[in-house]
Amino acid sequence: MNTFDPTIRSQRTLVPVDVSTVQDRVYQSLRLGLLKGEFLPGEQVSIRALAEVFGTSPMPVREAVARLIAERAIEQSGPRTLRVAPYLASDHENYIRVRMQLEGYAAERAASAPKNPALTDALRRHNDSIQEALEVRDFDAALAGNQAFHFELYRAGGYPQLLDIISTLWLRTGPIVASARKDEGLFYRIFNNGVQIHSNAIEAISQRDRAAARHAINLDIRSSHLSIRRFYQRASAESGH
Amino acid sequence: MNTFDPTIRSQRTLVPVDVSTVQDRVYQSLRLGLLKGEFLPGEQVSIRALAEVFGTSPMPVREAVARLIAERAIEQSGPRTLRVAPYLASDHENYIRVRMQLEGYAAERAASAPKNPALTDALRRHNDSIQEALEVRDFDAALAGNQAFHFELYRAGGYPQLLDIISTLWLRTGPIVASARKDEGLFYRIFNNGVQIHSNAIEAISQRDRAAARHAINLDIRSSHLSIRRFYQRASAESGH
DNA sequence: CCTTGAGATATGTGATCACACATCTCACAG
DNA sequence: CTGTGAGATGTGTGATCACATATCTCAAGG
Repeated sequence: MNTFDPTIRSQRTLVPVDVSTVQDRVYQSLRLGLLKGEFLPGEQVSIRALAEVFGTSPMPVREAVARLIAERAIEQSGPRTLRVAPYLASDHENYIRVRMQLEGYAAERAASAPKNPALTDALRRHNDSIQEALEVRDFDAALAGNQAFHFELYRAGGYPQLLDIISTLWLRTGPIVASARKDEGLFYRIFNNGVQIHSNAIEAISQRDRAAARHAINLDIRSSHLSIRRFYQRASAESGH
Repeated sequence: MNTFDPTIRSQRTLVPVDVSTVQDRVYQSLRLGLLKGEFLPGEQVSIRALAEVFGTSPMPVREAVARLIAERAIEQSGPRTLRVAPYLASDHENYIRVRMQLEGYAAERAASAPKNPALTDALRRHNDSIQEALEVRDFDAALAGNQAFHFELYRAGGYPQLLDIISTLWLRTGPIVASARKDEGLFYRIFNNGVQIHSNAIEAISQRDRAAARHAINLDIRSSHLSIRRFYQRASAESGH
């Protein structure tokens, strides 16, 4: 019997093999870790240590880190030292301004597209998941839900290139937002407030109101930014005495 | 005599040594080459070949290329092949839209800043250099002058983070714009038109007219984009028969 | 108890080697 | 003249080693 007989090919369960490289998988893993807040702003990272965690040689990690350096998610803080981008008040404020421009624009685009019930349903689902996560104090899930909501929205309105740029901005501000988990009350208020604002955004999109959509997203970004800035001001004041 | 006597320190001519790494210099060199149009869109690149040109081992080039891949200036077109990002009509159109958002915003910011004669002088100087370069058909110089004009403007209005993002967008569209040199007539018209628009932008900034500044920059971006799109349409039509 | 300095440790950087594999070259058979 | 296939060449990828040096440890001296 010829096992390669094409007439029985439908019986096969062969699936495309994974051709991705090790460095790609390391890169994606680090990226996700940064977005999930598994790294603190300013935290020092070591190529060899990461390689051990991933069970690879340092080589693929070096390449992945080189990419993250280009995206300003990791920076060289000294001659031979790497760290996650730290929180710097003025820098972060600037990133927030750029995010408002780009994400507001993406929201506008999503709102001006033809009505899409599947989109608004998905957005509502993501928003509900944030709410539910907050109630059981599952902050990881709340963070993930928030990210899913925003990216669903931007994917709808934006072209891939816009989404791509926004995602690198999230990569830079991700560890900073995630670090607010250290103050559970603050974190709860930020995202509880966000849920309300997201509802407004969904409403604006379902009504194809571009200005309202942009306004809602910008409010979401700015208000969480202000809370986080206060958080860091208080943190630095406490460590100052 | 104590050579470290601080009272004679002013006699020293010591200067900070260059602590940059090889991979940094390779990265900057490749970046500049891409912006100057020394690579064609879609052109295949080889790590080993570049290493030979730079006179280094392949190692630093690998890291530099990894960064450029993260910036989408270089892409992996196959299992073991790298190339400069090629021209794709729809992708390029999307980048142009994002550029209009960001660079228009930066122009607005520059126009709303306090009057700055040094800035308008510098802009005028850059614009004149484009004009002069066009007259002697020095297209490299025209390209450099155009880049200097835009970046001077964005540096004035934008914060470093905004400039940074814009520069990565130029990195992606750079080889495409530069490739228009192959049609000298087209290239001349694009930049001659640009000089006029730049004058309008300078006027808008000196009058602190935000809307006019944004409009001028957006017109500059869009009109050169349309010309380049026609150029590629014609090129693909010619190669098609 | 505090300061200092030498040794140990850990770091990124660069070079070199091994490997799997895609592509190209070119002689040979049809 | 055309198509084919084997060998040669070149590719990115990953691992390993060597090196200079920043940082940390901890004991000796003040």
